[in-house]
Amino acid sequence: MSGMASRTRGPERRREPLSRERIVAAAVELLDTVGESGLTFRALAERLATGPGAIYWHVAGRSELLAAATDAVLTAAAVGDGPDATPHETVRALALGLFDAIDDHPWVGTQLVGTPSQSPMLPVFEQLGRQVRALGVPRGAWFSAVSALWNYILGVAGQNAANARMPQPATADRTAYLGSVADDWAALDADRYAFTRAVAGQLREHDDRAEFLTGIDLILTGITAHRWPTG
Amino acid sequence: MSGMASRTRGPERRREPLSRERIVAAAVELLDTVGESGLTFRALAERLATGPGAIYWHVAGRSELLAAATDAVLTAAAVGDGPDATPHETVRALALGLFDAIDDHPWVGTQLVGTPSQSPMLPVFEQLGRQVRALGVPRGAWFSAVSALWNYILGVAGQNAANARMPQPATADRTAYLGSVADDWAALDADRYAFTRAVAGQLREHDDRAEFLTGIDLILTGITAHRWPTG
DNA sequence: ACCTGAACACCGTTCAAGT
DNA sequence: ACCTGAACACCGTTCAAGT
Repeated sequence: MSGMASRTRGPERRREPLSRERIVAAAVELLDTVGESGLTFRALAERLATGPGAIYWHVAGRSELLAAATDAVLTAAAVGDGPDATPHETVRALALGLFDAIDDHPWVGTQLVGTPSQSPMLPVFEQLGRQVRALGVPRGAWFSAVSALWNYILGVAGQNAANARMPQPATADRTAYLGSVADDWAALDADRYAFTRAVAGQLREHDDRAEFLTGIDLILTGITAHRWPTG
Repeated sequence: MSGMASRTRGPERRREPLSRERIVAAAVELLDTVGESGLTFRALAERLATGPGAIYWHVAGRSELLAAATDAVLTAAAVGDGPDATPHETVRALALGLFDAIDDHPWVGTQLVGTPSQSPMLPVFEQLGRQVRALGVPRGAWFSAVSALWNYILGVAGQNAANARMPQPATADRTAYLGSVADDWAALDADRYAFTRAVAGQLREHDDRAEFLTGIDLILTGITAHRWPTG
């Protein structure tokens, strides 16, 4: 009873011992609130009520910390594939799970495009691949087909991360921001930028998430319709 | 006469005056040789035989410098569209031009995915868009269709940049590196990673450039085959 | 107008010293 | 074993002072 009480004593100042878990959690919080450039060993140390050196006992350095934070977010966002779902539906669910995770934690996008050995992404790659296989793509084209989905997803991730890195005042009101870019487009030279001008309205009204899904559908259509070399 | 002589005295130590152009050229050289983290105002100043402060007279700061360097490379790589080319061929040429530019200057990839207001990329966007239009995509779907191509291209750019950022010793021999990753894949759990294992051989033998083009073809196939909502 | 280079306010990382 | 925090070797950027 007193044991339980001491374990749940509430928001006391008594510091819990440092641990990799606590450090990573604090890092994620910092990344979410102040962005990638705000993740500083000094800021992190302050938040954990310790010195910067202490962190190095549990984590090798800044890049390992970023990787661990990414891993934590992606693990939490892991998608289970419904048993009765079509390959198409499963790919959509998978891609949407990633999209939403990156929407909540834009720095993950930067991390994903910046990490070539995508260890935390390997399960995603596997799942995407299985759906490609289920779509009837010839074996010799499996790698190409997943790569297309893969690169598209990472491309969107990177763009989202870039948007989130922009100065806050400019992007605080997303629709206002899109509107101003659309205005810029609409003001371009009528001959040299005829297409961009014509599409300014669609930029203004587009929904990132829906657009992302349309791209997925498009690539899936391409994967099934493409005349793959028999292999 | 003495004036001319003094202007063309040859490779003397006499320093040319600083200029935005010279600074950007030196920055590109530095980025190509020592990578993005090697672009330092001190290193740049040394190369230009001046102090770090001098650079700020011509350039607002580091990020403007990176943008200017990217702009310089992309302008040099600008592709003219052949007059008799099909939309499909033009998209391929455009995408390939970008791919090769990023292959030569991987830091450009980082820069492109990191810059949302893609001013130096606007002409590329316009060209891609015109081809989409020429493919007969309904007007209401123009934006979605270019976006898919766009995000795919930027995704590949980001991946290439990430690969180039990896520690040199590991990636000096590209085929050896791919081989080792393929070995890792082949050693994965047979049940949970059946697809990834099956595709390890294709990873080992794949050609980045060809793979990239396959993805472009795939998306173009999707764009033409997709059942766009009429609009 | 343009350049110089010391100085400022930061970083990530290390390490002797503590407990 | 784990933590502390000063110190080191860097950064980008500023700015008084020079020419």
